Amino acid sequence: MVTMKTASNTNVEPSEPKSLSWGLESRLQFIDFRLRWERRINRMDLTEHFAISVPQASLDIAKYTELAPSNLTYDRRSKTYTATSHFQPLYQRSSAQRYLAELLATKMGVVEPRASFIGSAPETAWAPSPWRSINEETVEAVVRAIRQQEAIRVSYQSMTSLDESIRLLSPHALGNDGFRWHVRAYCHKRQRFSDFVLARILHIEGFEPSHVDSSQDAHWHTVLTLVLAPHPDLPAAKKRVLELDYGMEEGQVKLSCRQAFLYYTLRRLGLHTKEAPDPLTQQITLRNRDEIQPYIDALTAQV
Amino acid sequence: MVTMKTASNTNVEPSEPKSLSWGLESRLQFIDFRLRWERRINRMDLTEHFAISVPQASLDIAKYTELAPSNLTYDRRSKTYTATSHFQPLYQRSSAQRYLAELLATKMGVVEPRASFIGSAPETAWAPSPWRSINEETVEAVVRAIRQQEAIRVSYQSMTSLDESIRLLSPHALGNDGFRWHVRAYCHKRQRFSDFVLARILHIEGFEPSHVDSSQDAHWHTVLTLVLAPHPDLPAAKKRVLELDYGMEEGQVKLSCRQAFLYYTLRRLGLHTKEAPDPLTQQITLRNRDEIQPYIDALTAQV
DNA sequence: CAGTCACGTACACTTAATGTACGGATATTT
DNA sequence: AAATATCCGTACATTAAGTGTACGTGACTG
Repeated sequence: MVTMKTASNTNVEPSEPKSLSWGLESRLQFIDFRLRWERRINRMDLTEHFAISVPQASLDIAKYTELAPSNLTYDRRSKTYTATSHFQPLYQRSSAQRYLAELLATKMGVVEPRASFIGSAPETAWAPSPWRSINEETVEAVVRAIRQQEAIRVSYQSMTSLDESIRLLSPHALGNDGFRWHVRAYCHKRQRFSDFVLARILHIEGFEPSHVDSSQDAHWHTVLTLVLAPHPDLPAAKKRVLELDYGMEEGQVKLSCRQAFLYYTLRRLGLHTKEAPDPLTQQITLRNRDEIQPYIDALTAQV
Repeated sequence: MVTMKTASNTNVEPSEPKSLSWGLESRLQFIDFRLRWERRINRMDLTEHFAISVPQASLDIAKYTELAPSNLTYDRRSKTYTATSHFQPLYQRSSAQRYLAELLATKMGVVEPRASFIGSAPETAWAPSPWRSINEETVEAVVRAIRQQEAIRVSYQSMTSLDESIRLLSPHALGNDGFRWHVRAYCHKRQRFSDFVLARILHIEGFEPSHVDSSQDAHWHTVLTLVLAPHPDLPAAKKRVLELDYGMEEGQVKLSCRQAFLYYTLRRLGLHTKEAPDPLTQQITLRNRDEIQPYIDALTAQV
């Protein structure tokens, strides 16, 4: 949580309600963001990012200084404004979580650099995963079908045969399992709801009217609570580490998960197979597996 | 732009290069985005999101219509502009990849709704993972240390003892393993480079000058190529499915990965343990494991 | 059939931003 | 030591962008 401007603003009530234009607000957020994460800002940063004039950039910085006078000082040596050591961000946009998310998204190429407030960023690594580039037409069709409650006729790569099969789907939701995008839909061929991986939709044949009631999708609407804990045989220090890593409290953490996404969630956590007895390779365990197992079985039974 | 109907608007060449203001450009992108993904836009969408006046919203829509006349029509029944069936997006911002990324980020609460262009979105599921809320102060200190090439003295939760230990770190990069954020740093205590999980940094004690050369971090700068393939014992249809899911070509896909992140990458793919012989639980295999194994061993040897 | 709502457009007006010009402080080059 | 460059601030006239109000239209709603 960013410590929004709280104290420090002693008596701003009467002058506060004056709302700033959307453009100015954006630029102030930009100044705030750059000051926090790059510790510096100058007029050129503003003129380059927003294509405003130099005098306007001066005014924007002056405006920001008015709002948060103790957040920045002008450093004549480096010819930039520098964040002070007691800098306090003004906007949610400058939160650490948001910064890290934006950092990862730009580094991974999901967001084009100029759409981000990040100027120069530290080197960043991530665990890469194979990723089929998304088919624009497929996503567009699926989103449209969900919104307008239509059915789509698709050619789908089946698991059982090399030939593609034509299916009629009534989609009602999207999902991401950490690797791939899915669509949750009623399959008129098999007459039940299930998940379909977007990348396996080879072609959109067309749209048809649909009268499927998505509230009947039981696996979608059933929400389970997973209880995770460090492996009980680990030494105390390692348990403490895991508690810190995963935000556990009193030795455990709870996760909410739709039954439809139960398998993907467990797989992501390495809990989808019978748990290894070795606490070193299996550091986290599913504490309420007895309770959850029937729901896993219910999923695999129908496939 | 006021629509001054000055006859002879036939020759567009000379008036084309006129660049639009950042605000107008943003609003046009917004119109494009909403039209593509929600198939509709009206003036109220614009006035609510950008706090502009109703006449200005009219002008913006008129401007968009001028740029892409065949993308939208006004539907008097629903009192909104509707995307035509042959709508073609004008901006990168409206790409499917970007839409899905934004959808997930807003649903997961990483991005506040009003910072996104998404108005109403389909229901969306994801594989939840436990997630320690990020400590603002820690991220700020680490980013600062990387940028200014300083060392930080931290109290760190050790793996071997319940007591926290004080360490001096010279960080040079960040990393995300899919669950947690790390910092890559030289540890002056152990006198080598390694990864430190941000959540295990309990407190920042202070900053010190540092003279560590990050180019000496061999595991960071060594980039490996992983070759993934479907399990050879799977039936052909299943192989085809995996090829589609993960964007494989000619039965395999290559991934680039820093040695420092090798273990995390393999864990994410479920390849960190000895591979199970059963092709159903182990659908993907690391084809060049012989080549990669020495690098894995080198990592574990030093711990 | 009146009421509502979203559309468009016109016109006077306000505000936001530009372009140009000038002066001051610091560092770098000559 | 002087000249050059750069980044800052500010001033002022001007242009562009956006507002507020008003009025008219077509289509649905009750």
